[in-house]
Amino acid sequence: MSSFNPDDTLKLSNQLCFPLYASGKEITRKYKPFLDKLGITYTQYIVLMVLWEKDHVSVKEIGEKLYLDSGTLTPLLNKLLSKGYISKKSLPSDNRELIISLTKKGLELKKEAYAIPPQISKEVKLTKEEAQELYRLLYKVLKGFKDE
Amino acid sequence: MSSFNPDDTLKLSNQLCFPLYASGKEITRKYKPFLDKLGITYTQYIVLMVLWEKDHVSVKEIGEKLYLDSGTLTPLLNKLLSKGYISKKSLPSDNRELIISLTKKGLELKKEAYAIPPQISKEVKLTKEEAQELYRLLYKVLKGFKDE
DNA sequence: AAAAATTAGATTGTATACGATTTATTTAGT
DNA sequence: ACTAAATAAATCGTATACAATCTAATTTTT
Repeated sequence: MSSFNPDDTLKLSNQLCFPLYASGKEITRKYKPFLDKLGITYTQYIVLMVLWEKDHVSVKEIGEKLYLDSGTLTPLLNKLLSKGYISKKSLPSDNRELIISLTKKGLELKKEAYAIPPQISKEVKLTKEEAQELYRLLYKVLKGFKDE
Repeated sequence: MSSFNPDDTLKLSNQLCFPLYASGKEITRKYKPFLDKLGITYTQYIVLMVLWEKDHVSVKEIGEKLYLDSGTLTPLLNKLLSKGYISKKSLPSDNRELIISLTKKGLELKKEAYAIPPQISKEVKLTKEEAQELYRLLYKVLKGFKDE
């Protein structure tokens, strides 16, 4: 066993942060060729995923689920609006809230999206057990951050 | 056990990709308050980490280690240059290559950076074993992508 | 009820990311 | 040696991210 060297703390290879940052970036890059065919970006795709799972949600709720703020979501939702995938209307009981809903076109896009996740899974070279464990650990990290 | 529902594939909660994307984003956000004190961003920090570990490397080599291309690195290195942390010179034996070196100021910044990783570790609520396993799985994902 | 505090989105400014293209340089093939 | 192919960075265009600030609407306090 070698003795502790303070330099080691700053090695890229000793930090959990870097593989988190890099794998997050790389996996979204893997989606690009598939999403290009649908004409949407990864962030637009996850916003649609939120809506496919539960329609008519506020910008705030989308932001909480995706860890994104209005500075990111406002322009992004405007793009989805101009592409015809969503509609916006303000909530009558609270005019500050903006409710986002899927259009028919937005709902239909879901059918084309089904094929994507299995193809990405194939590229992630983990066993089912490893993928499940990775999933669990990532959510534990996310939950730990949320609790602060 | 319920039978398979194709809708489930598109649930945010069933995709490994989303927690990868989100935790990558959130952990770099955790660094921000610490890096703000040093006047650098997360991406600038990991570039410096590459250099702290091995000085005098080409833009290409930095890019390979960090999964970044010249479109990202060129402007970022110009910022580190104008802040006085690095210097550039082209490789005499191959003038296409640009060699990046730390200045004295860039090297000294390392001393201030030592304190950061342990503070982030504290915020990641994982046991040592979990952190090691997460680390292993993330590198397996990254390696799987690289091999394609 | 009027003022103060809070909240939801929009806006602004800075900094990535990355694909695609371009430019300069070097290497390979003939 | 000469042309073609390949390579390293730079440049350009589009799309996030996010802190900070702003604006409008709603709640809470007094």
